[in-house]
Amino acid sequence: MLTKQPGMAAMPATPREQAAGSNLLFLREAELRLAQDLLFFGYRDFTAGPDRLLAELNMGRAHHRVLHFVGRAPGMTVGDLLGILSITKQSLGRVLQPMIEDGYVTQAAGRVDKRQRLLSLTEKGAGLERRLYDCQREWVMRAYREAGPAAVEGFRRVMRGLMGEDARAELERLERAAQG
Amino acid sequence: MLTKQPGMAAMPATPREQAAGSNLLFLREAELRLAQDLLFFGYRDFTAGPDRLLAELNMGRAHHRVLHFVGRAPGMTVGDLLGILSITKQSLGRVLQPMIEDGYVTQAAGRVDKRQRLLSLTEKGAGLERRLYDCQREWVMRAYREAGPAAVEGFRRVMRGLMGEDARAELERLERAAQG
DNA sequence: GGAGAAGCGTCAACAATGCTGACCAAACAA
DNA sequence: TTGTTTGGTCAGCATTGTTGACGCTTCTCC
Repeated sequence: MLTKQPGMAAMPATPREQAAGSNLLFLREAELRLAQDLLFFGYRDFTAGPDRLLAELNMGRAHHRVLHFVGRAPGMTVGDLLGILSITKQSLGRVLQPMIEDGYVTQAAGRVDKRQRLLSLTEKGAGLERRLYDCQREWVMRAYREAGPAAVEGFRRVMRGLMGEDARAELERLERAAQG
Repeated sequence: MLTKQPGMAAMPATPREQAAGSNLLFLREAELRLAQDLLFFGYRDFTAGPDRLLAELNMGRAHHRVLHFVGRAPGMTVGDLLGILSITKQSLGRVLQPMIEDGYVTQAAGRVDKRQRLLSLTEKGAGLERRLYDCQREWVMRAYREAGPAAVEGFRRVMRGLMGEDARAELERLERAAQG
């Protein structure tokens, strides 16, 4: 249970402390270590609710991603989805095809480009997505309430900063598609 | 590329908009959808740097977690680590044993309880951990600088809120062990 | 001192989700 | 017409999680 062990007390603080040299750098290091911890624990618990729900339906996190993003921008192409998820079409296919067969997602041939398959959620798919969303809504709202509006704004700014260029572009397109 | 597809424009906005009823709820929904997106893209890109580095050494994210947490609280027991990671000992064993054999991590029998194996990083392990840390340091510092100090504080508050009770306790112990 | 519990390791099997490489078909574009 | 793009599929493999079942050493309690 992370009780202090005998071996620890004898050490000259942490190895980091020596390497840091200045107190400023040391503080900065502690800050960043904390960020690593927060992202690990936070992301894990953020996804825990949906994961439990999905497990009952023999689905995984990958299915949730498809439901989320297709629900967010209905009519998107397979290529769009691949771009957003940054995975191969083989990986996507293994998740997407069963979801189409089980009636969670529908495909429609594109009207301007018949090669494209435009993806949307069926009622069944939208229903499941909403249940998963509700899970996370509760959880995130709790965190938002506890932290307050100013913190939420800061959270968003930092998370945006943690995204790469590609993801920022992807997100902008998504937000436009969601209700441009 | 998420260009507006013909099918989309004909739809009565999004299904969400109808379900929402009030404008307030609708705005709240958009906020939470954004949170989902930010966490997905942000976490993915936050881990992308280390992932690339690890791949060259035939390691994965699980190895990074071990390096990170053992480095954070040297002398922790196997049980501690299992508690932090929330995985089974079999899953951990498959990652940890090779890391011990390859000289990244050392085990020492506990002095008060000889059943325990106290884990620490070797110099080799600490070196690799530092390289991985540097990757993320750059990335997080960039995000912190862009967002500003107030945003960083907000980010931390929200991330803490996204953690469950267990994770909060785990984090407290970690912070104490890191330099109590 | 002996019984049971706790901490750790390990074997085997399985599932989810990534990856590469190789092909194929339909539709578009030059 | 020819070449490219979009999407689908098969086969194989790696990582990382899961259960279930044992075994060994050590601690704790009666």
